[in-house]
Order: sequence, then C-alpha cells, then structure tokens
Amino acid sequence: MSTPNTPIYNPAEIEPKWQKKWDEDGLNHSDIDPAKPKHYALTMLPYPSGDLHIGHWFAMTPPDARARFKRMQGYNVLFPMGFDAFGLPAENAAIKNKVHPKEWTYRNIEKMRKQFRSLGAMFDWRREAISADPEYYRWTQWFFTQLYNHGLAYRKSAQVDWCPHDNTTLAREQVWGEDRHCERCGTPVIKKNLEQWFFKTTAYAEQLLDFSQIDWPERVRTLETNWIGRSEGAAVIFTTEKDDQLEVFTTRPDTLWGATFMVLAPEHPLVAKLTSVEQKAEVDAYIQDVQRMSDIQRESTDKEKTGVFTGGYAINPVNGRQIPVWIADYVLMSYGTGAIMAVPAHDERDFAFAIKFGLPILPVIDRNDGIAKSLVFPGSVADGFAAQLSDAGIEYYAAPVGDEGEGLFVTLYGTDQIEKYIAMMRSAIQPKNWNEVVGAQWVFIFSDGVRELDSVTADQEILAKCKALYPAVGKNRTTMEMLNGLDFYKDVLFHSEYGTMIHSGTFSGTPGDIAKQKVSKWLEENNKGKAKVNYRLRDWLISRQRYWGAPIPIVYCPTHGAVAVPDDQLPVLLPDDVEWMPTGQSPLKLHPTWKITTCPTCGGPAERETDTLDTFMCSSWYHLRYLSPHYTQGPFDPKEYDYWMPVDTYTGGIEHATMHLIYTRFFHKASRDMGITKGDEPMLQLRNQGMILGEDSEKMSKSKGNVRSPVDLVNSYGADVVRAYLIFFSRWDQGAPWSSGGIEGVNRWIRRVWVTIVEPGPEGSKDENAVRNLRRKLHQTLRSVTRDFETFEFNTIVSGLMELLNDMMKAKQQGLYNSPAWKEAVELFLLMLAPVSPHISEELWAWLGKPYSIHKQNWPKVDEEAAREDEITLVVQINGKVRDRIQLPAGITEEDAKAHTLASAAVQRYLEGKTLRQIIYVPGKLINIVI
RNA sequence: GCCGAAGUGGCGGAACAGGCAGACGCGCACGACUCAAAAUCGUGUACCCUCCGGGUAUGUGGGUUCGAUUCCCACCUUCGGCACCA
Repeated sequence: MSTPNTPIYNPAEIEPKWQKKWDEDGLNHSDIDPAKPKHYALTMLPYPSGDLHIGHWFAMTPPDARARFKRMQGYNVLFPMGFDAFGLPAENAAIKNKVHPKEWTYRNIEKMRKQFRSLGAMFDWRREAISADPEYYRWTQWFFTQLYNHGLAYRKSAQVDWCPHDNTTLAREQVWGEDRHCERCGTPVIKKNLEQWFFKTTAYAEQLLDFSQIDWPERVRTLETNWIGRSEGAAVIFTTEKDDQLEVFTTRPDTLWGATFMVLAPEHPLVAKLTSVEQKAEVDAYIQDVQRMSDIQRESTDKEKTGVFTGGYAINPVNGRQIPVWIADYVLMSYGTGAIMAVPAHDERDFAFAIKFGLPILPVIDRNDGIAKSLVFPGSVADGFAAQLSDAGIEYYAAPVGDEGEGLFVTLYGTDQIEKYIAMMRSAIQPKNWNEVVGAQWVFIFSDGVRELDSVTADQEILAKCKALYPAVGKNRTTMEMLNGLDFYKDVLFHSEYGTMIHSGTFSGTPGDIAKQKVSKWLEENNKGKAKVNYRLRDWLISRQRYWGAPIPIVYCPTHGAVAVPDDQLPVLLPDDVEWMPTGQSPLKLHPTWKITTCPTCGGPAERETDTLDTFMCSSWYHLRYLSPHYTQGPFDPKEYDYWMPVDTYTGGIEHATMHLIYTRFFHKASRDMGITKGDEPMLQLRNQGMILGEDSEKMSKSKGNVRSPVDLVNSYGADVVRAYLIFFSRWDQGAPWSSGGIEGVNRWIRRVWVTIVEPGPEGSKDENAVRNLRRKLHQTLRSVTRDFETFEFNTIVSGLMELLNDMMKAKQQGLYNSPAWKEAVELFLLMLAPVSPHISEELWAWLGKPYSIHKQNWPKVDEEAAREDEITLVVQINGKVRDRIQLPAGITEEDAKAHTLASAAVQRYLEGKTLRQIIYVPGKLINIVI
C-alpha cells in the first residue's frame, strides 16, 4: 500500500529522464585511458531493415548487461554500435517503392538508433560507423586495393552462382541448402560464366583451421572446420597418349594400383583433345546435356551416375597401365583438378559408376581379417561370369547363392589364380549385360582357403566369422541379405583405409598405416606427383552486379588493363542520379557517364568497374572503424587500435559461422601480413545467442502475424522489464518461443522490487538469526551473479536476484527494515540489478540519496564470512537413497557427524537387524550408509 | 550418407568438481481482500500406491560407482550444418 510519501513506479517517466541525463553527461563515452584495463565488447552490427525486432533486442541486451558489469568491475569498456548499411533490401525497396536506397537506408538508421536508445543500451554513439558513408567505404575500397596490390585479389572468368531473383552473383557461402538457394531471397541459384573478382581466402585455409589462440564455441569451430574441409592426399600426374600431363588429386594414393579408369569433369580443358573421332558426337551430346541441367539436378546424390567414354586413355604412372578416360558430371571442375583416378574397388562412387558401365573392379587393399580378401560386382550375370573365368583358365570353386540360382559364390585359391583373374579383368572383355543387372547378388572371392559349398546358407563357419567381424551386418539380416547387401560390401571395401596393400607391385605387403606416406614419397622421388592437401574452401567471390554497395575501385585501361584506383582518388563515389530499369540490371552499368574515366597510370580514356563489393567485405573490418569512425589518415587511428584491439568478447548469431566469421578472420590475417593489423586473431572470445520464436514456436514473421514489437513492449512495460525478461526467460545460447505470460511475471517482479525498497515496513527487530540469514543470502547471490555474468549464463542472474528479493521481503516482514543489514542488502541488490535494468536501479539509487551514478560504482566484493553457511543440512542416505536430513553446525568433524547420524531415529529404524558395511562421508553435504 | 549439438514436470528452465532432481518464473488449483471483477497477497502443484509411510522418475537399454541428469558404451528422437569434395 502506498502512502502519500512513497513514489509510484512509472517507467514511462523515469526511463526517458535518465536516458537524457546519461546522454548529456556522456556517461557511456569510452575513451582511451591507459590507467585502466580495457575491454572491447562487440556485438554484430544490424542491417538497417526498418525496425528493431525482438531478435535484435535479445541479441543485444545480455551483452549490454555484461558490458555494464565489466565496466563496474573497473574495466574501460568499449561497446560500440553501427549499421551494415549497404545491401540488397535497400535496392529492392527502391525498385518497389521508388525511394532512393540511400534515403530508405538512412531513414531506417535514424529510426533504429532511436529504438536502441529506448532500450537503454550503453552504446557510445560517438563511435557509430555506417558502412554506406563515403568516409567508411573509402577505406573498404582502400582495403580492396591493398589486397589487390598484394596479389590477394584477382579477377577470373568462372562458373559462379547467380541468383535470378536478385540479379547478382553470390559467394558460395551465400548459397544454402539442398536446393542451392539464395541466402537472402530463397530463390534457387543458377550457374553463370562470368568475369568476377575473388579474394584468395584459400591461401589462408590452413591458418583459419587453427583455433588455438581463441575461445570460440565448439559448434562454430566444427562448422568452420567442415566448411574449410581439409583433405590430405596426393597429387598424381598421369599422362595422356598425346603426352599431356593430367593431374589428379586423391586421398588414397595407396589405391593407385587399383585405378581401372579415369574420370574428368565435363568442363575439363583436356576433354576436347582426349576425345577420339568415334566418340566425339557422344561426348559433345553429353556435355550439352550437363550444361542444360540445373545444379540441383546435377549435384543430387541419389541421381544415377551418368557419363561417356572419351575414347582416350591415360597412363598410370605407378605401373604404366593404360586406363580409359571417361567424363562424368559427378566429378566437379571446382574441386581438386577436376579429374580423378577411379578405384571402383575402394570408392563407392567409382564402384557405382563401374557397375553401371561394366568397368573392371580391382581390389588392392586387404582387410587383413582372414575373411573377405576381395569381392566383386554382381551377377544375375553369374553364368556369363563363370564362363569367362573358365575361358581365362582360372580354377575356381563356386556355389549357387539362394535356392533359385540368384547368384554365384566364387572362391579363388592362391595368388596365382588371383593374378590370372586380375589379368582377365584388365582385358577389355566384359560381359555385355552387366549394366542390365537389377538385383544385387554379389560374387565373393576369398583367398584364404578352399571350400566347396553346397549353398552359402550352409556355410556356418563363414557366417559365424562374418557375424563376429561385422555385428551390424549379422543382426536382423538373413544370410542372403548379408551376402548380397551393399552394406556388407561397403564395410569390407570402402572402409578399408588401414588394410595392407596387395596386387601393387613392389608395394604389396605395405601395412595400411604407412601406405599413403610411402606411396606419396615414392611419387615425389620419381617426379610423378607429391603429397598434397586440398580444401573444400573456395576463394571468396566479392563482385556483385548491384548498385547499393561500395564500387570496386578498379579502372580498365585498354593499354594497362585492370588498374587499382590510387589512394588519393578514393573513395570512388556512388552516383546518386541513377534509374532502375525493370531488366534488373545494375543501374551503375546503365548510368550514362559514371563509368567513363581516365586511366590512373597513363591518363588515357578508360572505364570503371561497374560491379560493387559484397557487403560482407564492409562488415569484415567494422570493428576497426568503430575505433575512430572519422579518422582520415587510414582505416583506423593506430593509437586507438593499440589500446583497444583485439576484441575481447564478440557476440552474435551462429548463422554467420561460415560467412562473416570466416571472412573477418581472413581479413585480419591478410591485413596482418600486409602490415595493417597486429596479432593473429581479431576476436578472442565468441559467444552465440539463440533465436526467439513466436508464441506459436514458429520463426517470427510478418506473414505469420506472430511478431512482437519491442517498441510496443517498452510502451506497456518499460525497458527495464523488457530487458530483465529477455535476460531471464531462456538460456541465451538457445533461445525459446516468446511468452506473453512470462513477461507479466517479470513485470510483477520489477514492481515488487520497487515496492519492497520504497515502502516502509516494521522496524527495530533484533533477531540476529534473521540478519545472519539475510546477509548470507545476499553474499551468496553476489557470488553466483558475478560468476554468471562472467560465463554468459544470464538467466540465472535474474532468477538469483528473484530469490534474493524473496528473502528480502521475508526479512522486511521480520522487522529488519532500515537496519544496517537491510540497507546493505538494498544497496548490493541495486548494484547487481544495475546492468540488467539500468533505469530503475539508477532511480532507486538516487532515491536512497546515493551519489550519481549507480553505473559508475564499483562492483561489490563478496563478504566470504557472511556468505559462509554456519549450519549444514546433512543428507543421510542409506544404500544411496535419501532417508533423512539432519541440521548440524558447519564445522563439524567427520566423527561427530557420523555419531549424530547413527543416533537419529530414522537411521536406527533402517539399521535394525542389518550389518553396517561402509559409511561414506562427504564433508558438509552427505553421508551414505551401506548396509 | 557424413559432421555437430541437444533430449529434465503442462511450459521456459535450475542443479557450476559424481552427492537432496525440478531452484526461479509461467501456467493451473484453492484461499484472502472485493458487492463483483481486475490488481495484489497467501497456500499448493513430477508421477504412482495401501497417502502413516513407501515406490518410480532427468529419451531408451546396459556399464562404472557406496552413489549417475552429470562419466563410459550402444540405440532412439529432435534440431543445425555439409552433401557425388575424389
């Protein structure tokens, strides 16, 4: 009940009041102060899309609270904010609403800035950076010319991903999902051949895999590691009949002797030269087919293998064997060399291809397990195969598989027979009907013994051995399935990495663990290849065929080619007077005069590059621009850099793991090598927030009508309540669906905080126990809140404060109001609340008559004496089950504790008639009696 | 298919060296206040039983241990990423 003297909580009044005062006083300014340790807290900058949504607030509020906590701990904290202001949505809005992108963008920035202020965040707006400002993109362009001059930016014609909706190319990182869609608009991309600019991110692949100097979440490190996709293997040089060198990359140089054919990507430059006259028509037709196919069709894994023989042959450098060269779309021009040696016996894809086209399969790795030395392809072709074996003079033992002759089980005994078999496979004769095989009956070849089998099912010994070796195969499968199943085959052959080499000339018998190195070494010594590491990571495509971005600072001169615009002519300004044509073409290209310029080298007539830079380039260095957003002598003031960098904590969404976070580390490392930045890493610690969903557990979207506007929430509850709720309602790293009931609970709590502190209560109690209890809870809470701020466990900060307030309310009822312990509790409570809900804590701090500002106060220290428990609740277990709880003094000795326990009535009851075996005592916590 | 993360009440979640499972909040039920409602305050709230008391519970099944949400193994489910990468 309010008395006339107690103020009423009115966030609508106090929040703007304090925001204004903090602004006027420059409370949130961060300036270099060598006397203090620095803390650079960075949070990913938003794109100015229109309004701040609840996701922005969820992303920013806990880091803001943590930055405030760090400041109270005595750090000089830099917590800046800015806008990633170039990008497609502005341009789409321009086309749709006939507003200039610049106007649209800056209007949104104005709006969002205001919304940020109502959140009560501690951003130092003097350090705001906007990537679309010429004073910003001048230096984005400068970075480009630096990279260009150091050979890290280059231009090439390549098949690139093109979004037909947004009319621009995309980096590989911006193409998502199974259907290869545009990260922004969801349209499936198509391939185009275009001259584009790239950054050599691949040159840093190895360094990007090294996370030893940074504390980043495992999840992000894994995503990046997979994305970079390091493969160790060897480059092997085959030669063609026409003496061209044909390099392949393989991770399995130990299987070189098993290469029975070669496959090139249809786009491979040697295809035309290799193709024989007879095969030309077929090859051309296939290449046309492939080009017509979309990426999705082509790269679908379940698609049946297609390909054609070129008519050409390549020579295997390890044994001089001629193998046929095929082309197939499962080999990608963009990885490795666009050519592979095919080892169907030990590679699943090659196997499928060989089966389909009747190419030989030659096992060269032994499993060393005494069962399946080698095993080969199908047959509903059993008869033909058997006849072939006989024709080749091979001795074999055969048994039919199944009751109705579904297949043939073949055993070869001894190396001589196997060699003959291999020779047969090498010869070009193959059963004509192999590619008509439908069923999957496998023919097994064993070399460890002779057996005549009546039927496979009868051979219990083999079955038992198989079961022991491959328990997964034996389970729930009939013998037929087991012998026929591809699983079994895969297990035996494709996972034979560490098997001994066989049928490999002088290398036969090489143990699996050293096979790869040994072959690689031999290749290198004989100039036929070398050990090589390959990465899935591609160079970063940075050209965008759009207007609203930083122009690529390049001029094309007929005599000097691509010339970087000199530093003193930067920025290359975007022209404002542009028109949008319905063709979707970049207005820069259509601008009548803008691209006409002179060559910086010779002064002759030249043309500007009309593509703009990927906006991810702007955001790769924004953390540096914050340091000195108006600096004109360089991208940043070195004095500021030396003080603030590197970023201590970086927060943002996980969706940037394979885009921005890779780019910005690349940028930093490349800049370091160009002498611009220092150290190996830009951001030491990274933490990711989860996502807030709508109340229906769906992603918030306007079309679903489940969007919560933070502005409305602030209007109804005040920023302090919204902040506390965002911190409290879920684990920050996970996110959760929004709950309109949940925020009511926090609203009640904030109001209770106000009332508990502001309204008087009964005074004068001398209850020492009550004082002790209050102080203990207070300092225990301080300890846990401090720890939780450090470790980003935000939700338990608020729940801890809730528990403390509950105890304070109890203490107030007990008559502690206005006592020294009460005053201490109120003071520390407000200090702990200050980072979470900065306005109400400032208001109550002032109401208490304390010096302005609460945010400049030091974070309190835990009084360990007060936090100490002086009584413990000893949990008494009997055989691990809780049977009793005993209150005992905290310092009690083990002996006394045991004596007390055994004396308790509850324990006595259980002990009756039982033998006591053992007593386990955990000091201060628990006693377990084993009987 | 490969890589990774996560499974705890009706819900969000807590349990921070292997030691009381379910803190805190939402929701719900009952009560106080009120003519009434809202607000506020109080009490209760995992499940089962024979309700004194006992039993079962942290995705499932095993294991280690005096003792497991926590460690180990296998499996199931969900989510995220990659996907013919040689």
